[in-house]
Amino acid sequence: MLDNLAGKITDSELEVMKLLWCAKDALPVTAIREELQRTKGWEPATIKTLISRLVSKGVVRQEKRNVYYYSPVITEKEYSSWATKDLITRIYNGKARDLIASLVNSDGLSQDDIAELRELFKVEE
Amino acid sequence: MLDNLAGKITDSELEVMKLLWCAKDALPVTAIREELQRTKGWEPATIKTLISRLVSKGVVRQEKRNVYYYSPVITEKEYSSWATKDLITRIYNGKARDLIASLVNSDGLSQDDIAELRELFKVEE
DNA sequence: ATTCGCAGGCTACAACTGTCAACTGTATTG
DNA sequence: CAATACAGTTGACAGTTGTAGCCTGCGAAT
Repeated sequence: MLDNLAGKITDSELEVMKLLWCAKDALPVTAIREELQRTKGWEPATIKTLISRLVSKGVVRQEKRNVYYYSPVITEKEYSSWATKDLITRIYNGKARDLIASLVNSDGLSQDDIAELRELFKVEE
Repeated sequence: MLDNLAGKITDSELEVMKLLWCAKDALPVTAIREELQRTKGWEPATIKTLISRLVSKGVVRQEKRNVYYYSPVITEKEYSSWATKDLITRIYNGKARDLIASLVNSDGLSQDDIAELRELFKVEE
């Protein structure tokens, strides 16, 4: 269900998704515009384009009220786990453990991270 | 040193890089072409374009012999660790452990993987 | 009711990507 | 030496991405 959709979210579009993911309910353009104009310095037109593209791609749903309200079709977790899997496929020959190994031996993780992960693996199973 | 370069390697270009990374020495176009024509079904022209672009981007070096020989400027490890860091920045708000947590709770890892990782963390430090 | 602001839809446009063809010069081969 | 083959260079062309303007109609404010 994600294979066709999520792969297509670009960097700029992702900023819009992040905002929608934060919001608990659907948002009108006004709200999206205000936030992204401030944080990203984008023109209203740019923001409208990004939203339209996300709707075309099927990852954002629009709900007609007085004005359209937008909400994400896929969750942030779905997306990030898809993106991670995609990285593993493309770069680590499908081997997830190679990704982690790479993180471990390249300053990708702080000591804190490592400690926390050790916990994580202890709890698991 | 990577920030400027590596980010720009596209999917198609990556296939060329993978080949160069596998080879122990620099390769002439002939060798690259043979392999990618067979495995990817690309036309010679396509392959030549990809190589040129990689050279322009500075991630592949050409060495003049009778004919140019090509070799990677960045190592596979450098690239993959950059790409991973990039993913973490863009999607996991810079928190590496969130990436791993996501992998752990989403079928990203097989039981084998988990076992192996547990080993990895035991050995570390 | 007239005006004003803006949501939505359409258009634009340069840079980047995925694919590839045509030309040009040099090296190999008969 | 003439013909062939192909590396290297340049151009091409459609689709995607980043960024943004214009126009039209509706709803809010005067």
